[in-house]
Amino acid sequence: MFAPECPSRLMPLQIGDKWTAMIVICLEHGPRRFGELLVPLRSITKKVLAETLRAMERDGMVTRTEYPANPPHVEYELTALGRSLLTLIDASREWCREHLPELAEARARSSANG
Amino acid sequence: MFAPECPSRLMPLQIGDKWTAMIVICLEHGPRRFGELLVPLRSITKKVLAETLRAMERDGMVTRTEYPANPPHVEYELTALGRSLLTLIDASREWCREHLPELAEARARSSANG
DNA sequence: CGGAATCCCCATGGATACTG
DNA sequence: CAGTATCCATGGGGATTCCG
Repeated sequence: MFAPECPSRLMPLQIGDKWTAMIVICLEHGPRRFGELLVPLRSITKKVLAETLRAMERDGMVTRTEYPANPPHVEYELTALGRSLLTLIDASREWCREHLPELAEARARSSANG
Repeated sequence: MFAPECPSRLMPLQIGDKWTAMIVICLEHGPRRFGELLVPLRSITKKVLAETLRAMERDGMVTRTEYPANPPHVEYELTALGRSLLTLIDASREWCREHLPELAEARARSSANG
């Protein structure tokens, strides 16, 4: 049928982790520095941010540019490929705007019953 | 900015697990029995399928209908809410169709270099 | 057939401290 | 500032067995 080769498996693999989608959003309007990403993501740690950015770089989602200076200055920027994820993310946001209330209602019902 | 309240976090929570999206696809063309879902999903176990279906039922994504008989006969069917996820899934499939080659290429490059 | 119960692995990611 | 290095907690999910 479709089983393990189905591309739909790749979506969670690609942006289904905890932070990738939010990083894409943070980079939507231009390059950001490492420290500038830490702020809006709040509860992320440096370690996890660095790991996630490295994975995104490996996958061609972002570029990493080092500006020689002291203290160091590094900027991350979306590639065209990374930017293309925004359509997916926007679709997801749109879905949430439309259907989140239903979902909350369904959960409330099922916790009320049994 | 958007941090923890951002709806985009909910996408991975909702269909970003390993199996939910694929179950939705399996149910796209009508109700299916428990055992009929096991087949195309192949490597899923009964335990995980049952858990995932229960979560989807709780969230109003599927309905579970028990037909009194021996041996038991149970059918799962998408609700309107569950069906609405198909737009997201299709968007994800479309993204993969368009961009998977780029992604593979980027990975190959970065494993070639360093 | 359609599960529930039990056990267990291990990858994700959090906490903390250190560094060029 | 932009990371590494270590250690460790959590839980999603796999393997197996049993049941009405």
